[in-house]
Amino acid sequence: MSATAPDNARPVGTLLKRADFLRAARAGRAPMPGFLLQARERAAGEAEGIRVGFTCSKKVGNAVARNRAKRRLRAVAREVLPFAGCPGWDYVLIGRAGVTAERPHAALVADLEDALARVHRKRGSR
RNA sequence: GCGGAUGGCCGGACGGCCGCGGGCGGGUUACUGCCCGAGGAAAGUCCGGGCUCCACAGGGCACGGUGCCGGGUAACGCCCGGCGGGGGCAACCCCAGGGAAAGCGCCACAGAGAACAGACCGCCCGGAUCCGUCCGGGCAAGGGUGAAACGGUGGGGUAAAGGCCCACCGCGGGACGGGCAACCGGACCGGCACGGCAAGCCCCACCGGGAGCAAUGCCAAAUAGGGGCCUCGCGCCGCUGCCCUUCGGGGUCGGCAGGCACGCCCGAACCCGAGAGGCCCGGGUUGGCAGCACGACCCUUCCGGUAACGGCGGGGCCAGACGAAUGGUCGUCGAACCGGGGCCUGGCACCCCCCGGCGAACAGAACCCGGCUUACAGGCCAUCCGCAGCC
Repeated sequence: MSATAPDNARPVGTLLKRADFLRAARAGRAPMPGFLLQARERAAGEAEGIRVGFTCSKKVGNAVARNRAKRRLRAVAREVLPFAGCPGWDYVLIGRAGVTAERPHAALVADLEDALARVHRKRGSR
């Protein structure tokens, strides 16, 4: 990916702390067919770059179903966020039961691009 | 060929592009090379162990578990072999399988009667009679109830019957023989006495400290390395409860049973000791490393053993994450399934072949092992048993 568009790509970090997930949940959200996106613009001095986390609760299914949903969300984020994500933002992708594992990959990619646009626009208009 | 029984194995394949975790390297950085990377159940957390910390003076009762015999094992509630009972034509499978003459309790409904048996319908004898039956006595064979009715079948005998007597079977005892044992066989004796449930309590034998890798240890960081007040305190602690004796020091009084070196051993009461809990104030960390991947490990020649398994030798290194890697995506091929056709035939089914559709079960390591249990689309192999398609 970096080989095809080295100018636009930005590194993406990973969310690890529970507190970061909770803060993102309180900020903006964008429901989509395949998943739910939560996003937050961090305060100054918190961390650098784009960060992303994934959540699949037991509502999604057993361990196999949860892992599969997370892996597909990770794959989608890796294709989209380096270009469409904003530095200084935290994103959290939340899996949905059934849909996240079955929806075609291309549709998920489109969903994420739409969701990011909505979240960013909402922030800009505020 | 079809239907079964047992044991074992597999449980999508290949490729392109893009990635993730760990290890070993190269490079000043950017980056980059090689190797390894989920399961038979990783699951349920139901047993058993290793490991770590805590507790521990001994004993008894309670409590929990196991329950034919012998062996295997670190151990087990597991496995192997055998015994007994039950099922199946068979291969083979199943069993919570110690004790019911230690004691208590229960045995619904039905039925006359359900555990110190009993008499509803009946059978027999005698008497009475208004000829319908009634009274007294004997019997438990036949009928009926029930999960179960106090031995069964046949014969003798009898007023009618009954182990009343006899034969066989069952049951109880049992010399003796076989087996390490569970147990098996059984001369002979007994004339029938002994119902079921122990998965209701119980009895017997054996086993059992508690908590868990968020254990535990080390390092780092921090204005802190804590401070203040109160309560209880003789038994405290521990493991779920209880009981008995029991700690160290001091020690008055007492005791002479015993011993001697004649004040020591012994020792009730009493005193002291270690501590526990609660509240308030103030502050720090929510990091890193070890544990944590060489082990009751895996494969295997040979040897011992019926087997589980054990032994000698050879070879191998096989996930180590912590918001948690082991993949995402796109092709090609594809098991099974569904539909259609062909082949065979009098017809149908199976098998086989062709075309189209669909497109892979249960499920994701979290300290590690040995088991059990549960889930699983389907496929393959070996050995064994039964039957030889149907109309």
